[in-house]
Amino acid sequence: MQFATWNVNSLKVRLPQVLDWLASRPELTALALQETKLEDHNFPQAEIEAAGFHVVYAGQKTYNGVAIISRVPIDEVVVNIPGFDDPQKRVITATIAGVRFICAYIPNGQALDSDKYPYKLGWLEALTAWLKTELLQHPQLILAGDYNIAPEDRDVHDITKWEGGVLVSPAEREAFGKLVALGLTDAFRAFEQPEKSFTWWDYRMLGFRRNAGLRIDHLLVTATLAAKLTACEIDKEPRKNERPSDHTPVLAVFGD
DNA sequence: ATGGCAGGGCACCCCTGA
Repeated sequence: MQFATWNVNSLKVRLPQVLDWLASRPELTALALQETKLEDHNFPQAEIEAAGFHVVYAGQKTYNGVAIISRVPIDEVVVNIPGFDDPQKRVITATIAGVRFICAYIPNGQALDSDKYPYKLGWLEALTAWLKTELLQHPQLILAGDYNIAPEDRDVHDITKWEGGVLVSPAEREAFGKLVALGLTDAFRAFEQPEKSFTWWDYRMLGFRRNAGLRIDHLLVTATLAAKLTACEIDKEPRKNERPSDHTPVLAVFGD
C-alpha cells in the first residue's frame, strides 16, 4: 500500500506528467493532488479514467482545487471541512483500501500582516477540530497535502531568509504541532533522511539547482498506519521535468 | 537590493503563489 501527495500547480498543464509519474509508480495506491486550478466541468476525468484510474475532485476557477486519483475504488467522499464555511476548494477526503485519505491544500497565508494569515490559522483550527471526530471513526487515516508549513528549521534551506515570514512562523508551527498532538506521525521523519530534504523550490533564482527549498508537503499518519510504515520518500525526479510543478511528490509506503 | 518565475484571467497588466 502506497499513498502520495503532489501539488501540481495547474493540472491542465501537468496532467501528462501526473500520468507519467503514476505509470512509473505501479505500486502506488492513491495520489492526492493540490492546486488543480480547474472548475469541475473542465476536470480531465475521462482521460484519467481512460488510463485505468478512479478519480474524485473539487475545484474552482484559477485558484486552489484538489483531487484524489486511485487504482482501487473510492468511497465515502467528503468535500471541504464539514461545518466550516469556506468557498475555497481546499480539501477532499475519501476512503481508499480501508484508509481515510484526506487531501488538503492548506492556505499559504501570504504575509504575517495579511488578512490571509488569520484565515490560515482559523482554517487550521477548523481542520484540527474536524480531524478529531474523523479519528474516532478511522484508525487508519492519512492527512496528505501541501501544508504551507515548514515544521522545523531543518525543513528550510536558509532559515535566516525565511524567519519572520509565513510558512515558518511560531503560530503556524504550533498549529502543525496540534495536528501531530492528535496522535499523528510525520511519515517522512519516521525514517533517517538526507539533510536538506525539500519538497518545494522557487522557480526563480535557480532554486532547484541550488537546492534552495522548503519541506512543506507532508503525510501525517495515525499510529495504526505508522506501525506499518516501511518507507517515506521525496521523489525529486518530476521536479526535473520540462515545465515542472514547483512542488515534487512525497510518497509513503506501508507493509502488512 | 524585494527583484527574479510560472499559471490563470483577462486584456496587454494584475493577482497569487511560497
